[in-house]
Amino acid sequence: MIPSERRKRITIKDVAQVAGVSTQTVSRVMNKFSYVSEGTRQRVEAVVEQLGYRPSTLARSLIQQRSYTLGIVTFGLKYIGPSRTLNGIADKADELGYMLLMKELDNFETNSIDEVIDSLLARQVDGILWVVPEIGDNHAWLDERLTKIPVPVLFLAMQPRDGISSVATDNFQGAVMAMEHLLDCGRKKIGHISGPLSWWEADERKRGWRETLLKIGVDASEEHCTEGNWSSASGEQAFIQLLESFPDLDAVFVANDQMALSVLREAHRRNINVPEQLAVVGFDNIPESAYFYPSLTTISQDLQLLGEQAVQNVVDMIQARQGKQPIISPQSIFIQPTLIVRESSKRV
Amino acid sequence: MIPSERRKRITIKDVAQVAGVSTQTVSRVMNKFSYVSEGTRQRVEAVVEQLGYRPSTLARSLIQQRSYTLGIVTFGLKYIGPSRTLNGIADKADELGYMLLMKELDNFETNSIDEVIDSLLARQVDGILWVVPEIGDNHAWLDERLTKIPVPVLFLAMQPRDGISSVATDNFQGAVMAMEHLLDCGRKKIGHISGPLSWWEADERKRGWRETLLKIGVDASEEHCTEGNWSSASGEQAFIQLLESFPDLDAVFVANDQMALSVLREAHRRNINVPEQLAVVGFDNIPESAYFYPSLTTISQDLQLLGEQAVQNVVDMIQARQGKQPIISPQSIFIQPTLIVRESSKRV
DNA sequence: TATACTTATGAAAACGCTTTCAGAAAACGC
DNA sequence: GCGTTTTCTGAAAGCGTTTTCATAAGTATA
Repeated sequence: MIPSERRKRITIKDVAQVAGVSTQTVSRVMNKFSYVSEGTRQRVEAVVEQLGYRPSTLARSLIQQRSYTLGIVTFGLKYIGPSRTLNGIADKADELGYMLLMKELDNFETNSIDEVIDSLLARQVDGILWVVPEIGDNHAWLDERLTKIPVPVLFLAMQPRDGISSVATDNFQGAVMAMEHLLDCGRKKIGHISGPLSWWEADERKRGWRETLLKIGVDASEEHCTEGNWSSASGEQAFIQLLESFPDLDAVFVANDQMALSVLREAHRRNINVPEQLAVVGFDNIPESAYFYPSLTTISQDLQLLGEQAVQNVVDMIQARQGKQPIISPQSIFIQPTLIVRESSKRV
Repeated sequence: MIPSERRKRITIKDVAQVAGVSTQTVSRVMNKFSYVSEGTRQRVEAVVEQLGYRPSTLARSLIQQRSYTLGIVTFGLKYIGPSRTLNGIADKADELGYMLLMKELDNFETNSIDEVIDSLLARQVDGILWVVPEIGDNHAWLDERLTKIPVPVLFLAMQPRDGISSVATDNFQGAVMAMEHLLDCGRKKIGHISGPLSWWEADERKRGWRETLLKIGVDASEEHCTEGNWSSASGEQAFIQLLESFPDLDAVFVANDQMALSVLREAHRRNINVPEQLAVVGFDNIPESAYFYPSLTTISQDLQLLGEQAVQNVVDMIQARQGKQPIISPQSIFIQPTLIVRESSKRV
């Protein structure tokens, strides 16, 4: 098969000419809601069909100054979070008639961020979704740059800030749920394996662990917590270290399922019985976690919903700015996770 | 913070006026490689900086008839495959200066496919990447529709077809590698748990299982294979069923790691020792598989590379069509997977 | 000195659409 | 019958660029 030759694009003029009307009339037919006589409409529609005419969204975007496109900035698509969130974003965007213009960040330097935003703006995106985990001060740029962006921007998985719109899972509350469940199971000596603490989400989960313990009068010693980097490999190391610094622990709350998997495995190797001797709770509810051995109790965060909510919000903001709705003031939304109880934390 | 008001876009005219030159001169400065005197260049650049001027890619795309944007059509972002491939696509696209316009398919009806393609074309994408697994005859549309698409289209994870460009993992070869490894381990009674056989990839993996057995003179009975749907849950069912129809098997090749996980777990439950009594090999090499208990031997497919290769190829095709290179004839590329040996298949 | 490039700049057209603006025809009120 | 509104259609301008085309000066060639 020879690649089809570059045919000239069929334009509104072609349709107008064949149908014997002006281009404006064709435009009216395509966009409905305007005075066109029934006869003309049918004639034009027939020609459109016959010629296979499809209006150029590009040209329309140029004149209307809006593109029905959302800019999506991601980081770490290889992590479970961004990738599952994207699924929700894609679904909702489709439902609302928006396309997605994607750009993956490869570092957090300010000029790289400027470049990404500029390239999105150059294509007239109507709004931007920032799907980048908050790590260290990688969101610091927004203090001075954000006001200069002429379209709505919404941040995902970011610590709530006054006057800035964001949507995030309530990691703190999730951790509290995990901890209260362990306490309910009669555990008292609860260790924690955290994610990298430069991540806001990891820090929140750890805070949930600490504050729940403090609430019942137990001191959350730093000895009782080790830090991983989300990977199973790091989870193994963190657990081994934890066993040394906190030998008589009877439960461990692990900041994600992948690291929890290593805990289960290492415990098995050392003949530590789960859940009898050691209860384990993870975070994320990855599909496999129900089939770990033993199956893993975990906190489920609805990333699909997170993505959908984010799109809905940013689209609301866009419409508001078009002046069709009253203006919306920025707000931070928390999505509540849920506890999934499985074998790894059965009550003793 | 009050949302910044909709400032008027700074255009090339503004720059031209302030710098006291014509718009074409500004255009020349922005695009380099044209006669502009040093003095003028510097003056214009200063104004560009001062005004914060950024050219509208939209307008440029309109006149140049190309957008430096790739259309990405996906299906099942929630599956590991498409999502990891996307990572490679994003990286390479960035490297080559392309943006990604994404659209997720929610069904395979022809008019839904037409709509997706039209919406991509309406935005002047320079090429299309079809990141949709081949299931049943969901690629049947391309026979009559493909020639009508005026830009290069490249298919991922599709059965090679004459005259159509595609990039895929060599699933058959991967399966053969898994099987030969099991034979090397001294196993003879090897069962198979397949993915849904309407998927081309699942079918290929099964074919690798069957043909390897035939090659050594063993009949690959249908009794020795059960079918799952990629999920861990289905893997459990499939394994239980397999144990009934093929009770004395000594090895099982499972079509993906998630189902293999269930096999490990169920075997453990039944006190079937892995790998002593039963060797298990998976497919995909998901990050967790190294931390299953026992760790899982598996076939690693480099989806990152797959995505990168796909982008490179489609960009080559685009450039060729721009007439800058000799025309490229369509080709199907197979990416070779690799065997990762771990505990679940140790030699007895 | 005349002829040809090379360098530097601007005027105007074009990309494919939507948006006023304006005019004509038909329908309506009195 | 005349003014007013409603319905229908087209001319022309404009969105923000790039692309010919044209012109003018400077520089090298003969």
